[in-house]
Amino acid sequence: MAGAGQPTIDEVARLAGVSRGTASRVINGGAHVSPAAHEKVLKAIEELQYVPSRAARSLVTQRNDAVALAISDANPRLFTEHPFFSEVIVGIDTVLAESDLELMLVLGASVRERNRLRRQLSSRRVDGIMLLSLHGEDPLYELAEQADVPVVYGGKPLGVEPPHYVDADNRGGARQAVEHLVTTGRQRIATVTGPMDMDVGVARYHGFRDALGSAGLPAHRVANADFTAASAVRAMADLLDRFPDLDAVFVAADSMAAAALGVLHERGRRIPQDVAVVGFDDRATALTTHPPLTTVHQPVQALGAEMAKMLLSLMAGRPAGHADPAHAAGHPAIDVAQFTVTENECVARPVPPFQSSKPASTSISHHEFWR
Amino acid sequence: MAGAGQPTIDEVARLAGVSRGTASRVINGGAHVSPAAHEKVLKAIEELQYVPSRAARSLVTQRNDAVALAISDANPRLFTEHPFFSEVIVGIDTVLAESDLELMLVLGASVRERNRLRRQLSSRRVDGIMLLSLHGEDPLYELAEQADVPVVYGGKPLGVEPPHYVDADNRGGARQAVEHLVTTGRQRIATVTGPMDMDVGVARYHGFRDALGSAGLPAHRVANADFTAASAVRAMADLLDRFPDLDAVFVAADSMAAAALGVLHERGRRIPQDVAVVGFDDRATALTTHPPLTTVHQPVQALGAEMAKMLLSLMAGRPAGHADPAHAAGHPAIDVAQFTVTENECVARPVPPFQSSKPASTSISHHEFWR
DNA sequence: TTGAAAGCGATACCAG
DNA sequence: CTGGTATCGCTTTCAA
Repeated sequence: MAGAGQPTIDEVARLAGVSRGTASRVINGGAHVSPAAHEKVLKAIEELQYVPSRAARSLVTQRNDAVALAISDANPRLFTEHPFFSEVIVGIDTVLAESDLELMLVLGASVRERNRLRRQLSSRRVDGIMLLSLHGEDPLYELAEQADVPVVYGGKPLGVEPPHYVDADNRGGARQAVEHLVTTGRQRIATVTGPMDMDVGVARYHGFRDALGSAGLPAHRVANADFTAASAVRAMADLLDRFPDLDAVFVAADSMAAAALGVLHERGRRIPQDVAVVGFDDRATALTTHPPLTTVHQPVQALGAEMAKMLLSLMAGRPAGHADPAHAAGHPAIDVAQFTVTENECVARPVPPFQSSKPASTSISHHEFWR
Repeated sequence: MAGAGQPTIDEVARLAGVSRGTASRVINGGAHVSPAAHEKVLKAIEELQYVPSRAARSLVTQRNDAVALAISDANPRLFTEHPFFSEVIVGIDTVLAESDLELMLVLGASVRERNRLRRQLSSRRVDGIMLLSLHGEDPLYELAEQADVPVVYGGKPLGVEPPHYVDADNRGGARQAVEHLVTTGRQRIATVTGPMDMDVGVARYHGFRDALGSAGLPAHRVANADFTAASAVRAMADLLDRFPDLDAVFVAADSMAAAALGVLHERGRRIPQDVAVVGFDDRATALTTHPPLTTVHQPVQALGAEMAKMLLSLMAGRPAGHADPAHAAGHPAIDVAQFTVTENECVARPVPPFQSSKPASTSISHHEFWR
C-alpha cells in the first residue's frame, strides 16, 4: 500500500514529455495527436506498464464497462445440474469478449444475494443487466425495472411482456417433439413438465397440448416437475403409477429425461419398444444416456449470445438492436430460435429430421453455434 | 444523462442538514456521530434512495470490493459439459455473498479473453483472483504472478507449487476408487485418465497406479482423455480394442464415465457383470446413468467455498487463513478433501462405504455441503 | 462531534 | 494540435 503503486497517467505524461491531456488522447482513440507525441506516449506506457485505473475512469465517464448476469433461482442445485446455465454464460461471454466488457455474475438465490444484487443494480456498478431464469412473481423483476440501465431478459418472464427479452420458441419446439412421437405411431403420450411458474415450463406444456390436440389424441397424462433430476424421478414414477399404459413421454428437459430413463428402466420398460422418450434442450446429456436420447435441440449458446448482443445495442442507445423486419414492425424483441429434432434411439422408427414449422420471424441464424 | 441522475452524498448531507463528512461517517461505520445526526442522515438516505457510487469510493479507498474467477480452458465445451465448474461457482458465491464482494467471471479461452483478463488483473479492478483449471505451462500462471493482488489457485497447477491453492486429494481418491474395484475381485483393471497436462489428471492416474501396485496387479491398461465426453468415448473404445479382457474401468470423471458406459453397452458388455465401472467427481451425473454409477464423491462446492475463504483471508492480510495445524507447520495451504466412495450398481458386490484412508491433514469439514 | 478542504486518477472542455 | 483546469463522488485528515 505504501509501496510503488501503479503508475498514473501523469507519470506517463511526464516521462513522455507531454501534457496529461495529450497522454489521455493517445490512450483513448489517439485522435488529434501528432505522430511524434503519439509515439512517445506509447513508449512511456510500455515502459511504465501503465494501465488506466478503471475506477477513476468510471467516475468521470459514468460508465463501468461491465454488465451483470443475474441468475435468479431459489434452487442452486439447478444451476449445477442443468448445463443450460453454463451454455448461456459461454454464449454471453463470447460476445462480451469482443467488447472489452466485464461480466459480473450474481446468483440470486438467497435473500442476502438478492440484496447484493439490488445494490449492484443501483450503485452504477454495471452498465447493463441480463436476467435469467425468472420465476413467476419474481421480486427481481420489479427490481430490474427500477434500474436505470438497460435490462434484457433471458426467457420471457411469466405473465408479463418486458420490453426486451430473448427467448426460444419453446412452445413450437415442444410441439415438434410431440409431433415426432405421434408420427412414429405413439398413442398414449405423457409429459413431464418443467416448472409451471416459469414461462418455459408453461410454453412447453402448451406445445405438448398443441400437438396432441391437432392429432386428436388425449393430453391428460401430465406430471409436473421443476427441471431438477429428483423432481423428474418423482414425476416419472407418478406417471407410471397413474398411467401404466403410456407408450411415450415428452420430458421438458434432457437432464430430467435422463433421470426419467432410469425410472423407466427400473420399472422394466424397454426403450423405445415399450416407451419412447423425447427430451428437450441440450445435446451432451442426450448422448450419454442409454439409449441415447431423442431430443429437441435448442441453441442455448446462441440464446446467450443474443442476450448479450441485445444488451450491447441497448447500451449503445440503439432501440432494439435488430435489423430484423419482424422486430422493426413494432414487435417486441423476441428471437425465435429454430429447433431441430435430433434423432436418437429413444424413439423408434426415426424419420428424417425436420425444421421448425414456424413460418416467419425466424430470420436470425447463428450457424456458428449450431451443433 | 442530463436527467435527474443518482443522488450524491452531498444531497444527502444537505437534506439531512449536516456536512458531507458527517454523512460519510454515518454511511461507513457510523462512529463519532451524534445520534441525532445519525438519524437524520439515515432518513435522508432513505428518502433519496441513496446508494454510494462504487467508482468514486474505489478511487479513494483503492479497493474494489470485487474478485475475479478466471477459468482458463481452451475448450469451452468442458465448461458446459462438466458440472464441476458450476459447482465451484456456487461454492464461491456462497462465501462471497456474505462479504458483499462481487464476482467477475472471466472465461479465458481465447486470446482476446486472455488479454481481457490481463487487463482486469492489472487495472486494479479486482481485489483478488481465483484461477481455476490451469493446464501445464498456462500463460495465466505467469500473468497472475505479476498481479499485485492475492491469487488463489483452484487445483494445483502442474509442476509448480504456488503459495496458495486449494485442492482435493485426487490421488487418494483415485486410489480408493481402484481399491474398491480390487476389493470386489476385479483383476484386469483399466483406466480412462483425465488430461495429463493437469495435476488433477496426473494425480488420479497415480492413484490408479498406487492401488494396483499395492495389490500386485498390472497397471498398463491406460487410455488418455481430457474430461470431455467425446474424448472418453474414444478412450474407452481404444481400451476395449487393446484390452478386450478388461473386467473393470476407473474413469477419472463421471461425465466421462457416463460416455464410457455408452461404449461398453454398444460393445455388448454387461455392467457390472462383465465390466465394473467407477467414476470420479459429482453425484448428479452418476445417478442418471444406467446402471447408476459407482463413484468417488468429491465435495466440489466445498472446494469453491474454500477458495473464496482463502482469498478473503489473504485480502484481509492474514497469512494463509487457516487455523489448521497441518498448515501452520510451514505447510502450503492445501485442503485435502475427504472422499467417499458412493456405492451404486456399477460395481458388483458392494461393500459398506468407507472414508478416506488419509490419516491427518483433513481437519476442515464442510458438512453443510456434503451429500 | 463536526465542518471544511484536500485529494484519489482519470476525462473533457477551452483557450492558446 | 496542445496544455491547463474543472470535475466526477467519495473518503479522510485537520482544525475548530
